[in-house]
Amino acid sequence: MPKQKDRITIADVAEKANVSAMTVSRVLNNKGSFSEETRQHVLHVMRELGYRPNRVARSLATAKTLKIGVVVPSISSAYFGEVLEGTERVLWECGYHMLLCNTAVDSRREHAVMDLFEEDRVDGVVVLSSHLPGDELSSYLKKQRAAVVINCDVEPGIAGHIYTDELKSMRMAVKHLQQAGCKCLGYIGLAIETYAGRERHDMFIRACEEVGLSVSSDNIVICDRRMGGLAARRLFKRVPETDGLICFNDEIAAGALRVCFELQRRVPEDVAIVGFDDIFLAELLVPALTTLRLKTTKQEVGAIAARMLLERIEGRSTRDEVVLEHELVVRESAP
Amino acid sequence: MPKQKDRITIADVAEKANVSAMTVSRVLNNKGSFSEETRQHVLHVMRELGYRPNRVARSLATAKTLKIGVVVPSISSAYFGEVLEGTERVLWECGYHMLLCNTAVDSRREHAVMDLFEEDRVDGVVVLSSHLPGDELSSYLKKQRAAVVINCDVEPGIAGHIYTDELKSMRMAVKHLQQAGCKCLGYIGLAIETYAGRERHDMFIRACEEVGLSVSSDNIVICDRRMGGLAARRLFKRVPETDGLICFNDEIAAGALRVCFELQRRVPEDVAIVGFDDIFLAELLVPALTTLRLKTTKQEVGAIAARMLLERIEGRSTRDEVVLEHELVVRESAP
DNA sequence: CTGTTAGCGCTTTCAG
DNA sequence: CTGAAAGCGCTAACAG
Repeated sequence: MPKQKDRITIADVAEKANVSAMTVSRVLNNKGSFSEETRQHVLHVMRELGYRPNRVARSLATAKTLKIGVVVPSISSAYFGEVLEGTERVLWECGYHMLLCNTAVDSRREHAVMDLFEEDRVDGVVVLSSHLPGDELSSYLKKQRAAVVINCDVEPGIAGHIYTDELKSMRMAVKHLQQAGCKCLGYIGLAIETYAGRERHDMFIRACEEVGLSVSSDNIVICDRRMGGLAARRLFKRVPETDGLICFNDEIAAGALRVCFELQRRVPEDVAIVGFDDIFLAELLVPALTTLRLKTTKQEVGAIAARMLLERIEGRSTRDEVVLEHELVVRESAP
Repeated sequence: MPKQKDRITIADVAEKANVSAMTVSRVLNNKGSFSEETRQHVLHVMRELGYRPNRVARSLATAKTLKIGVVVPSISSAYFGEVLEGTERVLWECGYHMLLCNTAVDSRREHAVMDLFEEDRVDGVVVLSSHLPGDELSSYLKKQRAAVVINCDVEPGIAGHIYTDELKSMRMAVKHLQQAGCKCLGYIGLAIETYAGRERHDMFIRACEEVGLSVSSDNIVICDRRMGGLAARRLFKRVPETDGLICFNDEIAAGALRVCFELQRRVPEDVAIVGFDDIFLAELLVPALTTLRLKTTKQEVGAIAARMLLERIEGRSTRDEVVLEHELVVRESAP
């Protein structure tokens, strides 16, 4: 391995500027006191030498890394991608960097990531839609200086907690479809190891029962994130009379929409479809997708998570919990 | 700020295990020699104490951080999201972590990111679709131990270089539309500060001229990444006879598709549309989108970048350049 | 096979 | 306002 490119150190700057390392450090951090004259001089020498402080050394000395670990099941999901952008922006503005790990929906990988974040001495972690059971996730979070989770099961009090009220959302979807005249609803879900996966599944059943629509396991099919189309086919085969479909997210809904087109089931006349998330492409589909959208933008959700985390790191945490609500965006697929 | 959670150090383990710190270090890294007996004992004590090595300290001592800086214009883009997943996976498998920064298409931010990566002493950087001029980007990359860029302008020899042959791709698109009977082509592009943005723009003009289709600035419109629909409207207003449309990417194409629906221009009968990237949703659109897809999957592109970078870090770089080719995926929007 | 010494580059603390 | 000394937790290099 090639030698690390030799970099200028504080000592180099100190020598050339004829001051002590401490003076350089003080100027660098604008902390402590020094004359304006030395300040100018030191800054000048720094620029001249092209000095870049070594954050690794600083981290070791201060026990702060200014790094935040972020775990996500899938970077390429339209939903997570937006949330991550919001998180990254706020962290950046506050001088923090994001160490991003993709679990690829693999809980062993998630275990390993949580361990590594400990070794990296990150100042805090943000976890999106964990696939770990609540107690296991919690035991990792306890070891961190600060943590915020979005749509995860965790023991109370150990992390900032942002989550969606899935019962309320699902009721909106089910009632909307019922009012549109649907008699037989179907649900296409994702793996149920996550909070949202489990909640949407369970709340679909509950919401249907509440309004007197009969459901059984026949009306429900679980699929991988890009297999919405196949799942819809299976569902229509099993329950041909399905006339309303709720999908875990808009990607799955898009697959279902396409399959309806292929099977010549008209949307919304024969089947009405509702998705979740209102991803960018949802309104561009034909028919445009009716969907449950968070009242807070996805980017803002990520930003809130970042702010909560930074508050917790600095010990001035105000809120411990933020409940997110969906609103129904009525478009052509389920008017 | 709350005190750093007190963590076990190698010294603690050494003391409890009645050996020197070096012995613990050797066992930890499985490097150097030690008896099986001490190994067992040390490992046992480590587990007992819940010891986690401090990577910050290790980085300072070894001058290796096992961190890679990755810069991307927009995490939430369907294309970049997939590439990033590939990069992250390979880095992870090789023991590296990804420090991810989103420039939000802001070149000042990109400057700042490149500076910060230097201070973080990352072992290498991957840059996706930089918005910086070639010479500026190059001067940053020179300071890094290793670098790989995807679709960026850089001076030769200073970074691994992965890029697409845009002339070839654009020729395929233009010829395909011409053969389908289109007489008046339009192009909807993205900001031209990036390699692909500029190339697709220029090569569209060139490819049209080659096959004898007349183009002028009227046939071309530039827009923001989520404004494809608006751009299409403007184009149709300006050049109503447009009967073939090439879009910088599939998100833009989806917007154009939707606008055609709203304007009652039939696709492909009245207007044929071709996109780029073959994002997951492209084939789910109605009509399904004809698009230029990389022969290498997006995830694999990211993985190749990661592998190239690791090779360069370890000084055994084989390839300096990888040229990516598109293939035309013919679907309903331009059969 | 194991221990000792001396840093890595910075900051904290205490003196002046 | 400035400097000297010590140490963050680990490992390279040398001894034994």
